[in-house]
Parts: sequence; C-alpha cells; structure tokens
Amino acid sequence: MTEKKTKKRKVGNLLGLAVLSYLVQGPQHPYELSRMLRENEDGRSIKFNHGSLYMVVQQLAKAGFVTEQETTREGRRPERTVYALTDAGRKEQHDWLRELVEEPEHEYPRFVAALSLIGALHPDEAVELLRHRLERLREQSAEIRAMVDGTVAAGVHPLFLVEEEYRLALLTADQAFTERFITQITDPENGWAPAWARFHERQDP
Amino acid sequence: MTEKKTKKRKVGNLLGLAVLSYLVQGPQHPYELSRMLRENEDGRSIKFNHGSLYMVVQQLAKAGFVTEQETTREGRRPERTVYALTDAGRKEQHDWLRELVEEPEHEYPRFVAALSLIGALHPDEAVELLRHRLERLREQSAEIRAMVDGTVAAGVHPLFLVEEEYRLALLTADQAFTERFITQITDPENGWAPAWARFHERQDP
DNA sequence: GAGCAAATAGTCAGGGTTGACTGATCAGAG
DNA sequence: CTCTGATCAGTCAACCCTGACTATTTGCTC
Repeated sequence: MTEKKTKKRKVGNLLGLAVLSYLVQGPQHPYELSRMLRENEDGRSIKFNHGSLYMVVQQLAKAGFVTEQETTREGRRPERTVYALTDAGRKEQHDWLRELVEEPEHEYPRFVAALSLIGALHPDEAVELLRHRLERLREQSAEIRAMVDGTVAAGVHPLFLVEEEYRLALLTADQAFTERFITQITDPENGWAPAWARFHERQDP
Repeated sequence: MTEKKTKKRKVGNLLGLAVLSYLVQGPQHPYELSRMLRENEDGRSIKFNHGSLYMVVQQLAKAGFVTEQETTREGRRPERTVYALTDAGRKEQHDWLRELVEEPEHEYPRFVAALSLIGALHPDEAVELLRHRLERLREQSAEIRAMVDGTVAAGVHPLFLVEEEYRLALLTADQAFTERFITQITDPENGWAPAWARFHERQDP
C-alpha cells in the first residue's frame, strides 16, 4: 500500500497552528503571541495554556517551521526571544488549515461517551440529569447569542465570529436531541422507561 | 473562596470510566476488557488504544477504584491479572457518569479552531474546501444512518445506539451550518466574498 | 506438517501536556 | 514613600498517552 494517510504533523497541538497564523503577520516573541491570543479570545476555540505555548514554540522550532531571530532584553526582565516564520512554516500553516477545513475528523465529545454508558443509570435518574443538562445548554446558547449580537452591533464583521455561530448551531441541535431523548424515555405510550428499568434491575442487583 | 469547582478526578481518561462500567458486571482481566470494548464498538465513542488500557487500569488501581484480585496463567502465556471493583470504584463510576450527563463541558472541536482562523484563506479557496467538507459530512451521515437502521432492524433496542443518534443530530446540524456559511460567502447580493478578499490582500502581500 | 496470519497478553521508551513555580516590574491606594 | 496586586516572561518536574515492540498459541491453507 503506497497510500499516504494524512501523514502525522510534526507538531500536533492546534496551538501551533494559531502561532503559525499569527507569525504570518511578522516575527514575534512568545509572550506577545500569548497576549494576542488572550486578547482575541482565541482561548474559546483553541485550548490554551500559558505554559504550553512555550513548549509548542520550541516544537515548531525543532520542526523547522520557525527560527529564533534575535534575543532582546529590557532592563533586568527575562530575555525575549523573537521567532520568525520560515518558508516551511508558511507552507505548513496553509496546508494544515486547509486540512482542518476540508476533512471532518472523527472526534470524541464527552457526551457521546456518556450516552454510550447511560444504560448503567436508572431511567428516572437519567431523565433528571438530562433535564438539568438541557437547562445548562439553554444558558450557554443565550450567553453566546448575546455576546455575538453585541459584538456584531459594535461593528465587527460576522466572519470573525463564525466559529461562535457554529458553536450555536451545534448547541441548538444538542438541545433538540436532548428534548427528543427525554420524550422517548418518558412517553406514556411507548416510552423506553419500563424496558430500561427492567434491564437496569438485571444488571445491578 | 471555598468553592469546589468539580474537583479533578484522580483518573481523567474516559477509558477509565468504561473500565469501571464493565467491572460492575464482575471482575475481569485487562485483555478481556479490551476484547469487550472492541466487540461492542465502544471505540467509536471513547478513544481506545490497546496500550492505554493497561495504563488506565494501573491508574485506577493506584487511585483505589479497583484491586488486583488474582493472577492466573494458562500454559506459557503471559499472566493475566484479574481486577475487581472496590466500593470507591463503584461510587466513582456512578458519580462520573452522572457528571458527564448533567454538565455540558466546553470542548474544542477541530473545526472550531479552523473557523477561528479561516480568514487567513482566500474566500474562493475556503468555499472550495467547505464544499468538499460538506460531501464528507453527507457520506458520514449516510454510513451511520445505515449502520443504525441495520442494527435496530436486527432487534437491538435503540437505547444502545443513542450515542449514534446524537452523532447524527450533530452531523446534520453541521451540514446545515456549512451550507449556510457557503451561501453567506457566495451570495451575489450581499456575499462576504468581496470584503473578505480585500481583507485577505491586506494581510498577505 | 510447514508456513503464515491472527489472536492472546502485556511492557515500555519517547514525547506531549499540565499546572505550579520563580522573580522582576509597574500602577495605584493609602 | 511603601505596600499590594496585576502584568510581564519564562522554566520545569510530574504526569499522561501513544505507538511500537515482544513472545506465545491457535487456526487455516497449501
């Protein structure tokens, strides 16, 4: 087999892609990148740890996607090392982003794991928890909706909030699913609750 | 502040929850757990690596959720260590599962990261990639739909496939979002493409 | 009855991630 | 003027995960 199977990236952490993307606009030192990431609230879309950033930049350097450019220092503060994008880095940035947009990947949301094991709970308990979840989902939707509307009203182009629209779309679908699931369990005609309860008894003495 | 903040679990890997859940039905050795997980296709819902399983079981043992029960051996095969659930383990299983069902957590799907950086692509390129993505999403939905319908037709209760229904609900919402996004970009009246293209030029010399 | 793939059962080095830690400087309160 | 907390800039040990590796036994084909 000579297939290529989306060969593993040298740096896997998505924070690396964010770093490459910011470096397209010119060389920077890690702390400044960190500040920009916080300012633009990229932490909502990409998991961000202050410590991880330095690790990731090192990894990018080892992989040849960025190079140490200069080391400055102000007063007696720690040195700041400025990194610049290499040609390989520019290529990687483009290629990686293309792949992320193009290929939906199999992921493992925690709720999927929960659903695959939910039979272990008693149906009454499950319904109670699902109702609670529904509330939280509604709260989250409302928060994001308000934030997005506010930001757009302040003049920001919606393109820069499209990831939040996506999140909202998923949250809405999630709510609809959860409502439907509750109904399927509790429906007085053909609800799953009785069969589920019997199954549950057999499992758990 | 005396708040508790959903105190970190001693074992974080969701594979650990799956192990605890299977051990409720009686003591087992890791390899058998591994086999059961594969057989029930839990790997679709919970990331599963053969090697990780042994690590996770060790972690569960260190945390006091399972105990080594006996060590048997057949012929000259490696020993099999049988593990049993402790009371703490039973409690952890229930508590953890409850939390997963009850509290939707902030997650980081890869496509959210992609969307947050998609401005770095030229709009024409983005549209081409999104169309490709849409195709893949449709294929995935069709596959899962067929699999679910087949399994239910074979007599399995839909409760045991509810995680796949959830996945389908999200995939459907994802498709609708992607279609809408493509339209928003390409719409001949008020499409984002022109403004996006100008923004893109300014960024990328 | 030899040869080979698949299944059985598990180990472990290498690399990645987390989160707590250090220590200097700056802005404002009292 | 000095104390406190926030911001600046970065390091590092501990932990976790992945993927590759070993080594036996069973099942199947030729």
